[in-house]
Amino acid sequence: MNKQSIKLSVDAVVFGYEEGIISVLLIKRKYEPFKGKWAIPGGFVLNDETLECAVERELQEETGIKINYLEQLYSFGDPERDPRGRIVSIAYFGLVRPNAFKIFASTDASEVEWFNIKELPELSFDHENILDLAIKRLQGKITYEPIGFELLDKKFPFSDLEKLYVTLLGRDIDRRNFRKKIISFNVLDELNEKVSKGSGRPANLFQFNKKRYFQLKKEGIIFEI
Amino acid sequence: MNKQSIKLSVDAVVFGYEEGIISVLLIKRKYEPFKGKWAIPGGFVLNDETLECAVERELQEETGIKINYLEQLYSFGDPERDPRGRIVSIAYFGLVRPNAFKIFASTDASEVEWFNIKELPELSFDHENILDLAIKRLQGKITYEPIGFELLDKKFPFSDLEKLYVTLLGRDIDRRNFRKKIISFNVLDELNEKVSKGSGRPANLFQFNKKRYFQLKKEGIIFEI
DNA sequence: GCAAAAGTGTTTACTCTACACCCATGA
DNA sequence: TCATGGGTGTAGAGTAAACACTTTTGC
Repeated sequence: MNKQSIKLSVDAVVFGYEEGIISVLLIKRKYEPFKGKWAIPGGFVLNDETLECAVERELQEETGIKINYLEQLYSFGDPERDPRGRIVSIAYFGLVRPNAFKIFASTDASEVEWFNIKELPELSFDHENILDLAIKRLQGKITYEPIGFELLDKKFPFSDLEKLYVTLLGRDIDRRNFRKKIISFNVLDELNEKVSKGSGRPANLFQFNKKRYFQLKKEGIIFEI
Repeated sequence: MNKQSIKLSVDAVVFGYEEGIISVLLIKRKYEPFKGKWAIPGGFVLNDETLECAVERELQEETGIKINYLEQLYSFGDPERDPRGRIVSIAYFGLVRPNAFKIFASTDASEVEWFNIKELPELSFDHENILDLAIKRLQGKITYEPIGFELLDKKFPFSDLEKLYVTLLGRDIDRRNFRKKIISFNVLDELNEKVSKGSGRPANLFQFNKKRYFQLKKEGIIFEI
């Protein structure tokens, strides 16, 4: 019917957060094109795997990371986006918890590194566009879906959550109002555990109750910062 | 490097609105698989065209329609979604104005028809999922972006806009509050033209000022119903 | 006992909601 | 003059924003 010679790849923008810094996972390309340049991890989709499997496989192969949250971001199909020919890429958007920060390089990557999203290197292909879009999505989405918790440890002090939002939204937050609002959504369980950060009063730990969130969402309750 | 045999297609969910009814454009398939069944218009992407061009070309070929608003919806890549083999489809979401309702069938389509989204026929492939997602997107998006105007005539009475929102949101709206809110966004120009709908007081016509909207959006003003 | 971070309520401004009558036209 | 849809304001409720002191711990 037609002689299509388009290839399909997936790319994954993976974000991590720690100590007031949002980082993105990049690899240094081992082969041409853009050999030695930084890029978003990704690769070709195999004939029999789902797109999500392809993303997870490529991330595993290139960086060894285990992803905590994954969603489709956007598909990039400009005919000129890849010098090797027509390669359409379906980009994904992933989040990992701080303890998943251990990474290693292999297959197509000579190095893997976390980059502060405010100090990014030059990127290969159209990956700068992809990353820009992913950052916008992250910033937008944390205001109307509780995905911020996927960037924190399972048990976290309230101040960590607050600092994450301050970092992502780029503006100050009133501690009392923020706490009131989050608590009012009724999706956090307060634990009987405390954690001390060196100095100051130890903080109570909280845990995001995903089951309760989905229950409330079904009932029409809306999460909005 | 790899022997990928994935094909890439685009599909377009096109919505139209008239008289309190949201319709979607479907084609009846002329060939196997699913010959004689209804489907969302779409087809394979050519090697050298952008994805948007592919969508517009397929819509032109199959239905003759001119689209007014187009955005990417989601990419569907389940290996089993098409009995012909591995076909990944990038779905788009389009809106047309009422006067674009004239359609004709050709190429892959034996018939083209507008279906009320509340009275849909059985669909081919995974098109029911695609359509469901598109409907959710439409319903969600009109509450935070002014895309509803793309479904109305360029000049429209306020009551048309209100009826559109009532239809899409599936709940009643207070006429005074709705008008106040929309007016307060300052993206409508009130024209010195009136239109009469047979009986009753003639309504003033309004026009969406897209340029002003983008200006205000840049300044951080948020459209939200 | 002091430095550092955690925790907590109240008042005020603003936004959203509910609600009913008059207006302009065609038949 | 009546039927039909268009156009308009205000009061009360609810939500969001501003704001400062006390508590608990480590050193």
